[in-house]
Amino acid sequence: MPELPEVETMRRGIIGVVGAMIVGVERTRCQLKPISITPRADAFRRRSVGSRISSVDRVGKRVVLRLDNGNSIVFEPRMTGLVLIAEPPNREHLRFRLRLSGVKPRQLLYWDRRGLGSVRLLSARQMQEYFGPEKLGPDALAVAADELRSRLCGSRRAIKVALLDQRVVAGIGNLYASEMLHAAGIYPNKRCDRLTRGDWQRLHTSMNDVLEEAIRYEGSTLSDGTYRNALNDPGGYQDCHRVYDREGQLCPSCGEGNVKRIVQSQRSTFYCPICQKTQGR
DNA sequence: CCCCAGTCCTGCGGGC
DNA sequence: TGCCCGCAGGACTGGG
Repeated sequence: MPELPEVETMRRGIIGVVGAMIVGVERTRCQLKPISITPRADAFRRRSVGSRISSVDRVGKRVVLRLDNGNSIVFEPRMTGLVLIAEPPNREHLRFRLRLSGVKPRQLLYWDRRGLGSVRLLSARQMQEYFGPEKLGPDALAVAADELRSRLCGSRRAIKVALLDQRVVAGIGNLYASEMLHAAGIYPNKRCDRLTRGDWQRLHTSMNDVLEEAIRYEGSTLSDGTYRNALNDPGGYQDCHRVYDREGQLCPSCGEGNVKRIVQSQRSTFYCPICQKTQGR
């Protein structure tokens, strides 16, 4: 579930680790199937212990610690991963720990209930490979309106499906795709090549507005309660959702339509049939 | 180019 | 009441 706003909230929550020296790397004991942590423990330690964290960045939906030895540690939370400096929600899903010195937080934790996420230590060259322009488009908060349009206006894909493609734009996931299309008044199944100039303009504006507001609220904690910030506190944006997971409810924008759910490339999409007309599909 | 189905994984909630 | 199954979807892969 963590998308751009949640991952950005994680990043901000752990900014206090900048300047820390890594003094220990531990894969925590866990009864569950182990998550992907690469490279193996000995190489991970050799290439990180004794180094300092020079910055904490977000790349799409990943949290990246840049080390002063040129390597980076990349946390990829996927569905249920959390990057924490406070106590985790529980012990049994705690997967990984960095022990730190020289800063207030003494440790950085990776917790993951479903374990689909990963922790990787990558060289500068590997970073370029993993996050090169063929793998990852411009960040959803940095892309210009013209570029968004030019990247997609020739595509026959549905706009909602295209927004989930990280090669087009990085950071948008299933939840915020529905929300920003609703805010822009665009039918999610509308083909990219049928969007008007006005559609692209409104989509760009809504993309920024929705993501910025969600960051202000520190992300969305859905009913399963999984998502937490770095201090293990829930986000608040779920109360602002207008369509996501609100099937059958009255649309809060127009007060007329009932939120509909459809499936696009095996994912749920929510929209308001009044605010998001199918015309021009 | 794009689509689709399958894979990973755990916990939950619906249905019987 | 208890158990089973389906579902949640981010990133990736292989086949069409």
